[in-house]
Amino acid sequence: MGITERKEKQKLEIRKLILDASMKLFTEEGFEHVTIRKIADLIEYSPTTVYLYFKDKDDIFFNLHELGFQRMHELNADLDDIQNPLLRLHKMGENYIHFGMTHPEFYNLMFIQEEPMKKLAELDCEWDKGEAAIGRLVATVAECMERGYLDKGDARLVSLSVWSFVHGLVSLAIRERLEKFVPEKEMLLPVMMQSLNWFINNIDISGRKS
Amino acid sequence: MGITERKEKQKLEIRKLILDASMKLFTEEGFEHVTIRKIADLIEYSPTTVYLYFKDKDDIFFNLHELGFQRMHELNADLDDIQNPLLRLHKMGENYIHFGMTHPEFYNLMFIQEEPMKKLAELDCEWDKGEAAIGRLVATVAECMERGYLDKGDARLVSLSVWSFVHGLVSLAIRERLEKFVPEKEMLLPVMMQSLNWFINNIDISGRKS
DNA sequence: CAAATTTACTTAACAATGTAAATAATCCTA
DNA sequence: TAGGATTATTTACATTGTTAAGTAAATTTG
Repeated sequence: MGITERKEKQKLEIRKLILDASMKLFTEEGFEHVTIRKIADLIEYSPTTVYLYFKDKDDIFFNLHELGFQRMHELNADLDDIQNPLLRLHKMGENYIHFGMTHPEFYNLMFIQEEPMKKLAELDCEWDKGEAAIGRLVATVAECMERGYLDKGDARLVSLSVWSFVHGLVSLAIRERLEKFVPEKEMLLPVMMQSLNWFINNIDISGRKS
Repeated sequence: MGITERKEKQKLEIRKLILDASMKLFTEEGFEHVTIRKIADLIEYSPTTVYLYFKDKDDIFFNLHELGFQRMHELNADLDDIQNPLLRLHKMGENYIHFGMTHPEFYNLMFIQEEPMKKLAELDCEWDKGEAAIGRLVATVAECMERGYLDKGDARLVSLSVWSFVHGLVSLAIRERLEKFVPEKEMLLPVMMQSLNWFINNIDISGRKS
């Protein structure tokens, strides 16, 4: 049916309009400044129209959350070129930190805010994006173990640890908890990268004897 | 003057009443369920009375935030007994994780939520509690370096790294991001402790040759 | 001790928020 | 073109933080 098909398309277009407006507010003014009324203003519809396309506000945020994972994935395209798994792990960490520091609002939604996870549980859906990212991390860590860069052991446990480390850095940084450690803002990213260096060097066993 | 003195005391008592009520709501129902009106209900005053004792809602949260650091500090009393600095570092991590997992709302306020930090900047005050905690961490790390447990280097950078690691674990856990890694809730704390073990073992150079 | 003033508190109100129900406009089909 | 379905808007409500104005009691002052 050509007509219902076109309708579907229109519906999707307005959905996209809403998401775009939300994202604009979201990235420019931050999480808590995204209101239904502001979104409605931007797309030039009445506030309640938004509810014809999304169940509620959290539903919108959940979609942005997904979009964030897509963005992050795109930024990781350069990883495939790196043969050495430890170097790749290092680069993954760098990319992760870089993404978090340049897209703090997205990072917030993806890894800090509670709302999207509630939606995820409520929708009981798959969340393939996140799981895929985890999968890539675990695979790289496993490869590091096989090739003698990391102590052999539970690759999932080590992956969790690596993730925790970089997440700790980023989330402390964007929530302004590192001011005592790093008073100058422009030093933040360099210091974080140094910290990552230290971490990778410490877990790397490839240069050790006995 | 006995009268103004008594008045001061009363004023402080009501402040405490407000803080206690806030804390009750806060720990029992969580951050976003603390409203001025609910606080007022609990202490049986009108909502606006709260504003006679605190500048605004964030001011209340800031005071709870401080209280959290005090609590955490009290829970660290057992650290002084530990002579071995690496063991002490390990125990610090364990305590940190334990505190976060048993007082998620406090942890949220102390290390995740943005509001208290805004207040801190606005009040431009000292935040001795937090700084003292950092100081203890750095001192322990430095001692680990001196005694040959950790690679010699920038103790502050390593401290930042250690903190980031445990903060990453706790904040991912309490924001429900570890469900893919650790599906069973009761396994969460054990796995986190395992992760900490792995971390400490990896940074410990005391057993290595060359 | 009476008048004036300060203090402690409440009532009323405002503006912003998410969201639901009722209503209107538009569109498609018979 | 009439009528039902879809899409949008208007109204409305409850909740939020917060301010301004009002009031009664306590305290100070003459």
